[in-house]
Amino acid sequence: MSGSLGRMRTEVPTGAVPAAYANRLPLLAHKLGMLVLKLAEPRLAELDLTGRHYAALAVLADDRPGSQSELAGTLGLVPGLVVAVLDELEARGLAERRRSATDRRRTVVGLTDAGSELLARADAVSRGVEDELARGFSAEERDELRALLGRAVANTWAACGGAD
Amino acid sequence: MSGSLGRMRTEVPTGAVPAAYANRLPLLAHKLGMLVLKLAEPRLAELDLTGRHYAALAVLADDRPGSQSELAGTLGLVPGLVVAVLDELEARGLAERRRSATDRRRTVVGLTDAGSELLARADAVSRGVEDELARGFSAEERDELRALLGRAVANTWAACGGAD
DNA sequence: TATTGTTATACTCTATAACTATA
DNA sequence: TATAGTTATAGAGTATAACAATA
Repeated sequence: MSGSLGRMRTEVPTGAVPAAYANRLPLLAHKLGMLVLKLAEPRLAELDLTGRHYAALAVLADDRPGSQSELAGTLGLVPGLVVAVLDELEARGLAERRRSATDRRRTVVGLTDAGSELLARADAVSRGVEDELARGFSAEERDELRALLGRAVANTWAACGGAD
Repeated sequence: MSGSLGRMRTEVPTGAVPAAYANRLPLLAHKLGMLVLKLAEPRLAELDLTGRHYAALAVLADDRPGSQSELAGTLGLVPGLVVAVLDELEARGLAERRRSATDRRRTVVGLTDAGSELLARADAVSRGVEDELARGFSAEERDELRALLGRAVANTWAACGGAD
């Protein structure tokens, strides 16, 4: 994982959030990101997937990047890391590379059937994490969180210059 | 295109967020955490602070942990890392350690005046990041995001605590 | 014997930049 | 000359576990 304030190691609050986080939206947002990862990674590991590999499968399925560099931009990864991720996915028969016909420098990547199937199983894990995250939320509250998070991501993504 | 995860009923009102994230709340939450860090760290660096040091100052100020291990639990850090962070803060005169009188194994940590002052400046940075994150939000929407994020953090924190 | 804080070591991870090939 | 992808390497960051002091 990249860009973390630290590896999660949980104990502490029973229902309550430390005031330092509750009082600071950026700290709160970052903490949620770390906790979600902490929650998801052991379960994804049962599918031999890291969070990064899961994100790559999801982007390949839903956003159909036209090149590896476009995939890198969406995932927020340096090109060299995308190579490593795709090497592993391809070696497991989950993704396929093929040269672009129009620009032979580019490599267009797609999921195999096996990749789509594994993504479906990983999405089931993700939904389980989401259910724990949104425990006690009404359907409207969950939709509201989704919408607000989407706008926040769009805002921060733009503020970062669209990169990463 | 499987992406059955939380197939959005309400589309995120922006094409700026890749569908893979918009369709998966855990990926969305993690992405926001990473983007917030990317946005904040260069600005905190101007105060010679990392995100982790900032979080430590904030917890020391607002949650008054009774020991280093309590601080470690709140920050989600391994004890050895807390030692390193406090060494640096203390060397800069921002925090102070003192032995607990009642239990001489424990070290209770507090901010100095300089630490409080630097925290105030870092909080100004944080508010700037929050403003960018919540650009276009009404006051009610910002409060709503804060409340929902707080509940989500409490939920995931509790879920991690049991499984770790 | 258990807990707190500390230290040192080994390991993982990532960024960097050089390199090939296409344009 | 510029861009896409690949590769190797050096450096930073982290967890692990052994250790000392106190309970």
